[in-house]
Amino acid sequence: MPLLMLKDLPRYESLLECSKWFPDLNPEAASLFMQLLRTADELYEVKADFLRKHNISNGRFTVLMLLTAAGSMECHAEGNPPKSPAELAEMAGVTRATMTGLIDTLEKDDLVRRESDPRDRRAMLVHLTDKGERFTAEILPGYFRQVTAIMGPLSRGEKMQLTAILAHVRAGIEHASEVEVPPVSPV
Amino acid sequence: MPLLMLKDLPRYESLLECSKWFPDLNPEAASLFMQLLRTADELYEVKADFLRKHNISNGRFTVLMLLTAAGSMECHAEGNPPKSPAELAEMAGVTRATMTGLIDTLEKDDLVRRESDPRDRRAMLVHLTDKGERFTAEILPGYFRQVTAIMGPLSRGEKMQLTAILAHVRAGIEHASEVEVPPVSPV
DNA sequence: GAAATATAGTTAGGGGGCTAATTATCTCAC
DNA sequence: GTGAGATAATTAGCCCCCTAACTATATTTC
Repeated sequence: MPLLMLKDLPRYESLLECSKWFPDLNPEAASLFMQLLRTADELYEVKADFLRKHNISNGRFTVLMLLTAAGSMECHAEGNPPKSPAELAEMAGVTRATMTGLIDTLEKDDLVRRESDPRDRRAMLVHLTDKGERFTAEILPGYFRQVTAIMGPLSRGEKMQLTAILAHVRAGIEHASEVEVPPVSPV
Repeated sequence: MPLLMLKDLPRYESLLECSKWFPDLNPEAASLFMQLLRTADELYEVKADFLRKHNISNGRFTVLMLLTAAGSMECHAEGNPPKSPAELAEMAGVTRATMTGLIDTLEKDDLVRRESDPRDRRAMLVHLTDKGERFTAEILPGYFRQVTAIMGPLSRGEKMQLTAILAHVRAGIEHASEVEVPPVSPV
């Protein structure tokens, strides 16, 4: 399910034409909005292809990343410390119920292992198995290479501009929620 | 499900640290990749909030847009011509099976109406009902205002830079698929 | 130290997307 | 015109996420 459910982006002239019927439609803003969503969708599609090739879902891949030093982006020499389902859910930004399901299937595939936490009998600790470590170590470099292949070719200036502009967009987002929209129910 | 399943983006120093363990990880590329996905996710969240307020899903909203002159971005004075499920699926970038489900629920809510196509007895034609036209006309302006509120504040220069950079990113995406990734199955 | 409250994990059920298979109809080559 | 193949829409069944409710355990409060 792409973010932008439109096969082809409308041409600018069409947007301009439409803005005559809908004065609130700003052609430039709408065009940029769609370009941004479309680019993110295409970026994600590369990742999705990668995941399909390795027979793993985005959620399960994220859990493996998070259990790997690389995933939590805290690369230590000490290896891959176990994490609780709650921690993983919090880091991944999914509900605990969802994390239960992800760990279930990863455990079924013998990529992770659940152990009960000796310090809290409600809690569990999720470890990477040897197989999980091997699998992750094998696929991560290819993933990083793809990301590098996509974003690396931007020039130094483009990278800086993009970072600045995205930050600007994100800063404006909270402001946008305040634009009052009188609620109307379709039913 | 957001594109980027990470609550907090890693700091640049963490990425740099990790790149020592994973030489294929380019910290700048990875950071930009994540910023782009995160921005799109936040953009989409504004849209999702809007849709929730109006009790409608993204898919159903897209169908209403496509059936409205504004949706197909072909604003005519002649009103809103009916479209076949196949056309709608093609334009929305979903399968026909999915479109069947979307039309089902829209029809249940009396927002659209199915009629058989007199020229092809296999085919159907989907019309907006009066209620559907009223509903769409009521909510679209608010939607356009939100998009304008988010992307409008960018300066002329930022808009041009963003368009150029996104085009550059998208141009590089097909190339990235060629980065060979030897397939490894997790099972 | 007992009761109220909070927290960890799971289960049950739903939504919305997908693919594959099915049925009906159309179109084309012969 | 008839048989082969294409095409329109639907159905059936899967995946992955969600919310809400539940069980078991910890923690806080009096």
